[in-house]
Amino acid sequence: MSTIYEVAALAGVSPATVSRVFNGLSVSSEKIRLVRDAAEVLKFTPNRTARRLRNQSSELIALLIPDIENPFFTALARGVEDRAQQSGYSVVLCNTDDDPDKETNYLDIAVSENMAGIILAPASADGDLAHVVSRGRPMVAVDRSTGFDIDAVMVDNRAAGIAATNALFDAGYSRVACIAGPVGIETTEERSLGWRQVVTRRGNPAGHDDYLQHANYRVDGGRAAMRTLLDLPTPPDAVVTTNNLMGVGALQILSEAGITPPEFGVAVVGDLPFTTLLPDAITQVHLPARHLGTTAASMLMERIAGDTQPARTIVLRASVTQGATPVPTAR
Amino acid sequence: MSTIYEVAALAGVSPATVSRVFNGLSVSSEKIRLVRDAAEVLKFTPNRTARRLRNQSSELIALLIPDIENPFFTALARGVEDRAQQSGYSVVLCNTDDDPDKETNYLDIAVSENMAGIILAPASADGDLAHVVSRGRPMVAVDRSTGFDIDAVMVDNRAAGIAATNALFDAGYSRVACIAGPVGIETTEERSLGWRQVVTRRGNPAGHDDYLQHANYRVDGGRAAMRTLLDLPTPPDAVVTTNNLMGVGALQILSEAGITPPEFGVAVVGDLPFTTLLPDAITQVHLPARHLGTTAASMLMERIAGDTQPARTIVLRASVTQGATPVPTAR
DNA sequence: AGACCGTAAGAAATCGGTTTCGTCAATACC
DNA sequence: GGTATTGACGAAACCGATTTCTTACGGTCT
Repeated sequence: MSTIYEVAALAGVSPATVSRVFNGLSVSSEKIRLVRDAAEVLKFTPNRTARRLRNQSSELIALLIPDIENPFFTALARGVEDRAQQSGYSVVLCNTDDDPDKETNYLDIAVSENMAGIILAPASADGDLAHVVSRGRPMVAVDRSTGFDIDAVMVDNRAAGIAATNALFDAGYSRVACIAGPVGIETTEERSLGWRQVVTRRGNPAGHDDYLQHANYRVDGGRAAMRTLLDLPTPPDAVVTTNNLMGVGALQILSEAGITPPEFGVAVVGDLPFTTLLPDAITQVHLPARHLGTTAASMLMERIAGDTQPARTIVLRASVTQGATPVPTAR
Repeated sequence: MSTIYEVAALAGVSPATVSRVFNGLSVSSEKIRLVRDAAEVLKFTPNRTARRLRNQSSELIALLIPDIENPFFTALARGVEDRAQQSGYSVVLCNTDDDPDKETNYLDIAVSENMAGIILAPASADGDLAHVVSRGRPMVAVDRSTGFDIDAVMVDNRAAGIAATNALFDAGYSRVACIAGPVGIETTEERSLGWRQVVTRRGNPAGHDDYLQHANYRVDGGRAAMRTLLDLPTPPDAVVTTNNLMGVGALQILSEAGITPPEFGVAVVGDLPFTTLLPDAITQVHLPARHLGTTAASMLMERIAGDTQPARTIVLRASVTQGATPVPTAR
């Protein structure tokens, strides 16, 4: 682990000059050569920790996501990484598990590690961001909003819920249920509001409050909710799930019950990852996960570069792939 | 961003004493109280960068994986994270895209960031690890081996390939093909060797070298290979895929061709993520991805703690879920 | 009482870069 | 030719914690 002092000694110059060479400041070509040669010999790599202590900032950005095993968030992470890499930044990925304590812990780390900026998919709406914001660290919220006045990139979740529900009615289904996530989570809540809006207008039969099921937003949650729906006295003939994993769970239950999608309508808000069978029969509202990531990263890069305009919120739209779903003649 | 000096001034003690309080060294209870109060008032958090520069090490470990969008690796990452968290370490996730240059870049960063250790799923067998190893940084290879004498955690890939192939023959299939990954990748290569071993013993018809297809190991690779297999003059009646994503691709093509699994045997080395339909008809050789992660992390923690025994290699076994797959009577 | 010991705590060195400040020499301008 | 200006570059301060070295003090042992 050679240091700048050793390089300086070998090259016969001062440490300051070595530093200048590596930062492209004005140095005579003569000494540049000497320093480069010495650095080559010693396999010198500048110590980022020391540099960071002095500069009070690093080329690292933190990305906090609730669930690293959800393909939506990995696609988002991919987007962030691609964009960050372009600007010479590396991404540190942290898994918060939707646990506010873990989130706070990672935020503290990001700040005390002097990271250049933070992209956060907030675990809850009332996380403790005051700490970070007051430190003036650039931060961008993604996917979910915060109670703070910071940059944000969102999806129009209401519209996504509306689109999914409309697609099912358009295909001819008439009793459209909804599997929504837990009550506290903004994204799935907005999407289920979209569902409700369409359903009251386009005519689910009245009195079916039980068509809205709340579940945890993982595969097992989708399974449980779908089971409940099928067991209702008057089961629905179609369902909207407000995220990808619950969609997987719902489809699993349908399959196990011997029901195949055109027979029962399924619309998923989010992309069904790695589907193996019959994807065409399903309506998907594609969320621009990767684009969400690149956009958030771009905003963050601007802030890091010193942009001080007031906080912006960018809203991206989802796009629909209508299931090629003729409703069965005998309903 | 208050510093230890400000805390010291407010508490009326020296910076050294503040440091001692925060590190649990002997200080009178009187001053401990003074310091804690002052720290409380100033919302003091020790600057990790400074601490790290001094200590030459941090509580951060780097995890380098080839593909963050592959559920196998995210499960592995989850395992690493869980174990690391227990010991108070945080995990930095880096995506190498199987690109040796990116890998080298991230390794350099890990070293010059003074990270405590590295867990690496190597992009290629001949990556440039000399750099890191010579620096004496603790490092553990996972999933794939390196040419270097370092700790490693692997799966018995040969046995996994054998198990998958045997399962298909046991179920009554007689022409078992194999979709393998690219030639350079150790894991899928070993698995396809397992396939070959069984096939030559249990009797694929001779002369079917074209039953072994190489493809990129992503979904589209599996799709392409499966198409090729179906178009053969004498197509196979079953297939082994040597990883999860190619399995997804193969199943997609079968589905699009109107062929459903019990009719055509499918065994996948790896877990099919988020399957929606008919999972029971498929043989899966479950790879202990998460366990791989926790094991690697445990080994790394031991090394970080100062363990200097010779390098070990731990080999984990895969477990089979035999597809409930009666071979169709009319073959 | 005097030598000895252990503990608490401050002063200062240290980690490895970056940056300011000042020096010196070379070029520019009148 | 003499003064102003510019540019290269070394010395030293600095970022914020940790740790060694020292000093001072209270108590113990002979």
